[in-house]
Amino acid sequence: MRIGELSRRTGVPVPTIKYYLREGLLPPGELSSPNQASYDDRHVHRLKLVRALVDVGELSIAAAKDVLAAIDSPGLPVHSMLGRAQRAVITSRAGTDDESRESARREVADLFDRHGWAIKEHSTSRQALVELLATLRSLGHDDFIDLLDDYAAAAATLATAEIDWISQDTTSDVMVERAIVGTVLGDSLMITLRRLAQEHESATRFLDGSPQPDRVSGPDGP
Amino acid sequence: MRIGELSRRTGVPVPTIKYYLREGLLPPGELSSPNQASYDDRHVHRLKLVRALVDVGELSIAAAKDVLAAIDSPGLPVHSMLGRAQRAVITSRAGTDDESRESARREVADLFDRHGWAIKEHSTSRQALVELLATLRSLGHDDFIDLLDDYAAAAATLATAEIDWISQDTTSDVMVERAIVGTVLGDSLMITLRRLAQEHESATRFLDGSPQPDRVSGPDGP
DNA sequence: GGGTATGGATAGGATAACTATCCGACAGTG
DNA sequence: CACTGTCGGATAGTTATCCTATCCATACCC
Repeated sequence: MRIGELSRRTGVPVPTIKYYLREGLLPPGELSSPNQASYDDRHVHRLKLVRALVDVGELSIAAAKDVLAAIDSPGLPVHSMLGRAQRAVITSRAGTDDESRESARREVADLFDRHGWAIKEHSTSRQALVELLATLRSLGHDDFIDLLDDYAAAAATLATAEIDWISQDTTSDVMVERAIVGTVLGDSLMITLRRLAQEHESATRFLDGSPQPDRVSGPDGP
Repeated sequence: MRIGELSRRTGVPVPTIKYYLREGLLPPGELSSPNQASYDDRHVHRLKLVRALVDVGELSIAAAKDVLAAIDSPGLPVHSMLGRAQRAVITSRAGTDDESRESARREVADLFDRHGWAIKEHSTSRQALVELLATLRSLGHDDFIDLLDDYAAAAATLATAEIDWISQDTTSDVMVERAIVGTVLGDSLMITLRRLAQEHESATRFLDGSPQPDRVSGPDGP
């Protein structure tokens, strides 16, 4: 198929496909003549994947390119794959002062001890967590940290289930794509469900027993 | 204090503070003369909050402005507050075709039944979830949906804990800020922990038993 | 063989989030 | 009270990201 049909089958405009080709998100089609290329079903799937990562997973084009590059390197072990997918998603930041960060660092270490997590000190996610706790503290919401163990326990359960899922199919290609999809879209899924659960819980808690004033709206009101 | 000290105390550059003032994220200081304003601790806190929402919570300036506006409207009930915080975070999208979306819609309805969630059909998050499942399906990863109940159960637990936390302090102002901080930073927290749990789980699963080839790296390797 | 589509290159546009510059007005120092 | 540095407010410029638009020589299709 040529670029027009690729566009029709995926809903992605032709100029955008060209852009993705330029950026290396999408491998070039097979050239039948110097200026005539043909694409196949793999391109269709890849393009859908790109849109999923970018639209649903909210990756930047550059980050998407990174993870996709991992898909293309054959035989990469799943653990490093996961890592690569993770690094693509993480946007590092640092904004708090050293004092609050120091105590946050200890809290994180304790948390990992309690849950038996062996995470390297320089892990990007670990630093992100430290920064997050320091931020909460500097805002005066240190007690949110009481919920930390609940969050961590939930995260552990999900991680186990997800890695089970990744391991279900032992084909390397499939595992790699699952690792990516699971990491990236799994984030979105978790967030969306958390929001829905909040919506339900807050409705039953704050609305059911005690009806609210007139023009009050719930999570999706005006 | 004047703008320079505000900047020093928060680490935010003066021009950026001016920008936030222009955009209405930060209320103007009190004018002592036509061109001399003074700021106080409330400005310091607000500015920290802005940076937390923008840097850690990854809200856009416009979205941050929205949630902050909610903080400023007095006496807003918590349920609507939560909703407002949520809408600021959600970036709506639509990309899948109608057929896969239709079956996704049913799956979502079933899920909500199983968990006893009463969520309105037009809820933004609900639509986001439908879109997400449809995307997974179109990528050929429908079986990821088997994990849905685990995710939902985890989300429910967390939502309960979080709304308990919000309700701990009955001062309206505090509840409102907690709803926002909990929603926005809670997202980041959950994602970060999920990643850490994955890192741990994948390390114990894929590395411990079977050492990998030489130059292989974990989630934070080169 | 003539209109339409294609591939590849290059340029242009939209938006977001700052950042820089200016200028006239203070403010603190001595 | 002069002087040096900072301030508030306005306006313009910058950078990055993610596309769109336009060209043009070729190729496909009827």
